Amino acid sequence: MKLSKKQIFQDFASSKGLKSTKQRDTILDCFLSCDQHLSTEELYLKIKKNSPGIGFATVYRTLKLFAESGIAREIQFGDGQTRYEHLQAGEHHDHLVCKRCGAIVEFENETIEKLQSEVARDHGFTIINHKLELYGICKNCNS
Amino acid sequence: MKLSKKQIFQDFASSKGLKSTKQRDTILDCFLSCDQHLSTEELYLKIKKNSPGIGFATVYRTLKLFAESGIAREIQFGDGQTRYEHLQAGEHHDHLVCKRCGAIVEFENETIEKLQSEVARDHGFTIINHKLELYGICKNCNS
DNA sequence: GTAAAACTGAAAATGATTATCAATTACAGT
DNA sequence: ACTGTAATTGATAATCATTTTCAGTTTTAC
Repeated sequence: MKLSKKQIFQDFASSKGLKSTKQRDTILDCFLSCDQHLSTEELYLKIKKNSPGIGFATVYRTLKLFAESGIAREIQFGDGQTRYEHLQAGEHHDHLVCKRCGAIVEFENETIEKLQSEVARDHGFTIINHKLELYGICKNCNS
Repeated sequence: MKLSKKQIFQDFASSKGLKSTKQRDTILDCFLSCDQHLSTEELYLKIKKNSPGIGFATVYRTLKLFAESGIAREIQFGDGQTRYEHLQAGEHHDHLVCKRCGAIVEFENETIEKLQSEVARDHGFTIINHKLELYGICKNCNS
């Protein structure tokens, strides 16, 4: 059976000797209930609405922990802000990014992944992870 | 016949009404004679050695112009610095990045590019460009 | 309950990049 | 060659996202 992200993070936290705090719970809940691809600032503003006491440094720190624990991944789309997306262990997906409206669409393509492995092998690389982003204009903006 | 990058930039400059200056020539020469994937700061330091008068703001500005003219492309490998690589019109390549030693290997794979176009088409996207980076451990670091 | 260690928020610090501005320079038209 | 205008420059200040610092607070193991 699959562990919930909450569970995974709690396991990670206790294995690292991290303490459980109200703030981290709040941030985790908000992160999990929010859309994908939120920037730190966007998440911070959302959290502020319900829990005005939480400082932005805490949000920054906590998101880094999420990434470390494996339930989230840092992504950058070149707009100068770091975004975090939910990450299910073993899952992977790539992105289509609309340059006009900023829409982000996720996709998976096994064949591409396979070809990537081949390329890496040909060059003697052991792949740890990869990043594939296609930038263009989305359906809505095109019509 | 293929235009040189110098030529391309000069055409771009005159079409935009940009003036030709000593500093830009210096920066262009240094950029063209340097390795790929230099960060703005690295290039700035190299230029400083021979032409101490040039300010870093000018290097930043000029590299942006190179990117605009099409002879260079901005890339980011997640270390917080923007890098610039040489770009031959019509050419494209992707990267293998060693997480241990930072080595960067370029590769091209037409099949992957084709599959990317398919993915984009399936989602109604018109692709403008893309970014593909494979992160891992290189041959040297592995052995 | 207590002490040690982790955590927090606010503010200051950082690092990369961009904007400002007065002085300089390039260049089209004379 | 001269001149006016507009682009360019270097230095500095400003900005933006992110990190660090630090004093006070909270958790948690004992």
